[in-house]
Amino acid sequence: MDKKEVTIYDIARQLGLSPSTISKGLKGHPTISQKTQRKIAATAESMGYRFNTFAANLRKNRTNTIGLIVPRLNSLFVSQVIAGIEKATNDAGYNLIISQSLEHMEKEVRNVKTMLSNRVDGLLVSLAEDTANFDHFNIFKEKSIPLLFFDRVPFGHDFPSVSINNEVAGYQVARHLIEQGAKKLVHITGNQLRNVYADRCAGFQRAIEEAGLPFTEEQLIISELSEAAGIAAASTIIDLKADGVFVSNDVCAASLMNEVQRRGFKVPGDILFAGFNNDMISRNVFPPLTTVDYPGFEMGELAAKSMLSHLNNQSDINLTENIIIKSSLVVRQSSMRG
Amino acid sequence: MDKKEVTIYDIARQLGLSPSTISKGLKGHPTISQKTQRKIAATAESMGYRFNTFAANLRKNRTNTIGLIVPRLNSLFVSQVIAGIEKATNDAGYNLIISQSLEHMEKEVRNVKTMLSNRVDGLLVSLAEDTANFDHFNIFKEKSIPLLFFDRVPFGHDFPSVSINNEVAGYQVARHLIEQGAKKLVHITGNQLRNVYADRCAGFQRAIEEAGLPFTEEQLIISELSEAAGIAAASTIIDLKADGVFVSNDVCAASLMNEVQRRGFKVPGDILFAGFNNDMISRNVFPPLTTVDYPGFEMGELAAKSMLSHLNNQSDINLTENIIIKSSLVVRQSSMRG
DNA sequence: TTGAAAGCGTTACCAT
DNA sequence: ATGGTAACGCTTTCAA
Repeated sequence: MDKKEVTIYDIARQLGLSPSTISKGLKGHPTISQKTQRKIAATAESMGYRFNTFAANLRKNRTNTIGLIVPRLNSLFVSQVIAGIEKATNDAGYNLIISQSLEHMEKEVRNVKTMLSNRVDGLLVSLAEDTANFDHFNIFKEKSIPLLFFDRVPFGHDFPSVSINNEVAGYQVARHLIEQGAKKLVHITGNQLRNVYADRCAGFQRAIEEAGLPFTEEQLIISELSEAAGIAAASTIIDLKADGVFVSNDVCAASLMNEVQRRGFKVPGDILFAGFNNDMISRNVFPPLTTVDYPGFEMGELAAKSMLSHLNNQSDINLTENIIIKSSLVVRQSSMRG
Repeated sequence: MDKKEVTIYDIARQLGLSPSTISKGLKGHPTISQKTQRKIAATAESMGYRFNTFAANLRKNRTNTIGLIVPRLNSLFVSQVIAGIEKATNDAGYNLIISQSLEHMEKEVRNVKTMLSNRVDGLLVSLAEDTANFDHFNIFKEKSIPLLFFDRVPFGHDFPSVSINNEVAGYQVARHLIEQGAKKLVHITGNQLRNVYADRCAGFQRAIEEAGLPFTEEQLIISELSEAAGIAAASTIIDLKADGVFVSNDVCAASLMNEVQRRGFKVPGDILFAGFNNDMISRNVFPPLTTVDYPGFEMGELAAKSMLSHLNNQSDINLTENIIIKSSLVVRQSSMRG
């Protein structure tokens, strides 16, 4: 059954033309007459011809493919970023190949290898939670393959990146909670290796200091920021007698807030809450959760466009460009006194 | 800067061996002595050799890659499926390339084309909402490339598939609402082209008939099942004086339930609610939402394993196999009277 | 245990 | 406007 694949040689033979003419004709090359182009297209179709990307890539040494590595696919934020990236890359005629590190450096390293063997023209990365060194990215500089980080970007490296100002965002949240009367603030955050968590945390601490409120280490809880972690954190929050809680993502914030209410505390009456991401759940939990809106789509689009412009201009992406996008505080009932 | 890529020829020259020896050595082929293998690995490493997948694929006419097309990436369900697929494919040494149709047939067709030019060894698909014909999948039969659908599977075609029994699940939900005292049931569903919606809908109707309750068309609302669609449906639900609402996904169910409560109705007091998917939001909305748990991870793993077994045994995947996985009703407060 | 050489399907240059 | 042909980097017989 499995008949052999049709090649441009077969089409050439069929039409009494040469392979190179077929190749050009298929691409709409202007030196091939309209008439032959149509003939070529028609017989290619009827013979069931499929373009062989490998052969072309091998020959051209260029794949028209951009790689994307994200920590996880299952967040609204990530899927918005991907939508933005897809829009930009599709418009430019690039393919996208996506993989997830599942928050582990080990998998991230494997993903990078796969991307390299697939000879992506460029790579977009948002780091795994526990990625502790960046050796697996060195090759990109050596081979001058454009590499750009977004959202979860490495500290202390001069790779180009697109992100929000997490320090400022964290500061704004904490400051808002303080303005609403919170005295004993707690921040639930993730792995401090990642800028998104460390920076928000720094902003949080700056707001507390600035307000002259006391601060001790116990007010910082490092967690997985999962639904389960939120529930698990409830006891600690209650024991600490916290009256303002800033959680570094909405999923964890929502489950924690629910658990605290289940145990008889009032929100926002007894404890103020704020999350991060403006995930769908922040609008649908009760009370609606104050959060930070995070322009995922724009971030993806910008990251991809930046990559594409480097790819097209051959300009050196390592003349580092760090793009910062605006985020905004969304105040809802969970953090409003009076 | 951009020095030329290192090839096995370069390694061969460096070591005074032949390219074929390098090729075999790199793969751990048993006819190459351990000593040479180590030497080869070491110099490959030190010369910065990168394996060229294209050349290999071109030669082998096989890619060790499985394609995956999903409607959207941003649902918990989909990401669980992907995790299951990744586990199975990784274990078997296959690569995965993922794309989303964004619920549109047009994009799905393009995605299929891309997968074909990337010469995937097999393709896993969950259909877009509006895919109305399946011509773009015919080529898989012609070329005997394994194609397997999961979750959103085509009606009236003999492609192999993995899914749950949506009719039974829909029946169970409706039946439960009826047992809890609902008399005027409404079902909010999606495009009836898709089995997941049409079958649940059929089950819903069967339960109503069986209970001898009246049924008219207005009790069926076709919507996008989005957060916004949920809010938009509130007025209709209220006007119809529905006392039991079954929504075909949790996102839409949650936003609708919230909107109805915002307008002063009690849940479950005045109206019973049930969703579908056991999404995170179903547990975190108030009141907790009755739903159907849907084994995404298992579905993905099974789909991938089935695909892999076809790829390895060369067995004809079209000797159709339709796998049905169990789903289960999760009863929560939103549908419990008394 | 290693090597020689053909071939995978395309592209791009140069020639006609 | 079309054709000839080498080259891309790897795998795989078959031979040594």
